[in-house]
Order: sequence, then C-alpha cells, then structure tokens
Amino acid sequence: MTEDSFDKKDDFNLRDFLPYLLNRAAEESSLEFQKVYKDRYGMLRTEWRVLFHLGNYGGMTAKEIGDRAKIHKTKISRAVRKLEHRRYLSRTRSETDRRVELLQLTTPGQSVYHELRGIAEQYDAKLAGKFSKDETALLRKMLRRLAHMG
Amino acid sequence: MTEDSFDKKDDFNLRDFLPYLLNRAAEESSLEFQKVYKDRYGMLRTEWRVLFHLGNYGGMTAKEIGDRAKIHKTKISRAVRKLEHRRYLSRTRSETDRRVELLQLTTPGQSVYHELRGIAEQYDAKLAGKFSKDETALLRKMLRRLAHMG
DNA sequence: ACTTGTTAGTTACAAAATCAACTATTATCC
DNA sequence: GGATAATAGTTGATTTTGTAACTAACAAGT
Repeated sequence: MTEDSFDKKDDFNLRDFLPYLLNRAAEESSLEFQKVYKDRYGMLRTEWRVLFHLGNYGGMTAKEIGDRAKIHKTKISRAVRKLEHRRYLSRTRSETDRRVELLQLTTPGQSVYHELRGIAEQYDAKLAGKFSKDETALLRKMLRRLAHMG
Repeated sequence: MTEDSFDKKDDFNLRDFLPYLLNRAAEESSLEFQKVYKDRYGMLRTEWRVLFHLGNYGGMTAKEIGDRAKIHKTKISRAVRKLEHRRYLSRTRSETDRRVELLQLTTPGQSVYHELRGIAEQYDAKLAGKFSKDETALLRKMLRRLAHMG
C-alpha cells in the first residue's frame, strides 16, 4: 500500500539499458572517424554515408540509398546536392523512368571515398582490436541482428 | 602504377564497419522506446536521459548529469528547464556554492520515471531475448568498453 | 483517354542541435 | 585585497534535422 520501491526488484540500471548503451557506444566510437570526415572534408554524417554507399556498392538512385541506409529522402536529397556541388558525384536521369536519377561518384569523388575508406578500415581494426576475433565477430553479428541488417 | 583497386584487398564492407553498425543498431533499437517517451510523454531524447539520471542515481547537478551522460551543457540546460516547467523536477541552489543547483525529481517526476523505467525494463528484456544470456552479457560488456563506460 | 493513386525527388517551414558569447559566482595567485 | 582565471549555467545566432506539402512522372482501373 505504501511504496512499490520495495516489492519491485530495483535492479534497473541505466548503464545497462541496451538502447542507451548502444547509443553511447555508437557516439563514442564515431567521434574519431567523424573528426576526419567533418574537419578534414567538411562532410556531414549523411554525406559520408551517401558517399560510402555509392563507393562501396556502385551507382544507385537516391531511393535505393535511402532504403539501404534507412535515411529519410529529404536528408538524402540535401546530401546529394552538397556532394554534387563538390563534384563528388554526378546525376544521370534514367531514360526509362524520368523521375529517377542514377547517382555515381566522379573521379574525385572516388578518390575521396578511397581515402576515407582507408581511414575507416584502420579505425575499424583499432576498435575491433579491443576484443578477440571471435568476440568481434559475435559483436558484429549481434549488431546486425539488432539493426535488422540480417 | 595503374590502379590500387587491385593491390588492395578490397574487402571493406560498409555493413561491417563498426561505427556504422553501431549507429544503425542504436537507431533501430531506440525507435520503439522513443515512441513511448516522445508520443506518450512529449519528451525529447535528452529529457528522458536527464529524467533517468535523476531517477536512477538520485539528485545531482546539471554538470554531473552532463559528465556522466556525455551531454553538452546547453542541451542539459534546456532539458532541465522543460522538465521543470512540467514539474517533473525541482532546483535547489547550493548554499555552499551558489553557482550550483541540485536537481531532484518531484513526486510526479518520480512517477513518470517509474512508468518509463518499467517500459524500459520490458523493452530491454525483449531486445536481450534475441540472444542467449551469455551473449547478451558479453554484448553489454563490449558496448560498455566501446562507450568508455568501463 | 481520364480520373485516381503511387513513386522519386525537392522545397518550405518548424523543431532541435551546435557553437560562441554571455552572466554570475568561486578559486587562484601575486 | 584585487586582478585573473576557472566553473556552472543560460542565452542567442547559425546550422542541421524533421515534417508536411509540393512537383513531376509513371501506373492502374475504368
């Protein structure tokens, strides 16, 4: 009748709450890479993601990037415009469906992608190096599952 | 001399890049809980975090919350103001150092915290249920390490 | 052919985050 | 004690995001 702070096993700890923990780990582990694409290339998060999608998977449409990366179309639209202004990518209207445009990295865009990818690889290795090979593999697997990235 | 796409083991895959993977998992796993504190309580991410810090660890200052949660002081300041307007917390100026103010949940604030904490517990269990007990324990451990929450 | 619905992408406006500058108070050091 | 620096917290200007409405093109049903 008085208090429920007693009946309930008060074992909740914010530090262990998965959404919180995942966010903290994501933020912390993004900082160093962010410094590179932001300070050195003046890019925003959505911009390097778009760049990487095109660099990693080849030319595709804005819609496809949005679906793959779960980024809203307005964010994609603005990122694409900025990357286009910097001549990192080009648009080509589809002949068969004139609503769609194929996005492709230009030569400078590819070279920026390669540079950033190299840094990403190194940084990923550094993070992965905190754990054993098996642990890291399991971590990636679990994260993919949580992210619905099968 | 021609291309380095050949010399380099081109095994980089964005889907496995830890900062990306962590962000995707964090976003995805926060959605459902976000719906609750946002749609049902009209709270922002920083607001529930402040609420939970006070609810979980007891009264403390804005500075302390910021340090613990790695949230910038302007975000804290605005979140605190909003929570105060809703009468979820009270401020008490310290007598010994009049720059500082002790933040504490009010009774309604505590009750909202308890409700949200219950939902958080359930949701955490649901996420954890995707894996074995050992796997989940390892995941939390690794995330704490990545988040520097040792 | 022609209304109705969908889809790709953009734009406009509101909400929120970021960054710098500010006030008020306490600490340091000469 | 008084100048200088440091700290807690707030405010304002700018940037970025989120939401809704919009255009243009295609699809489907009648």
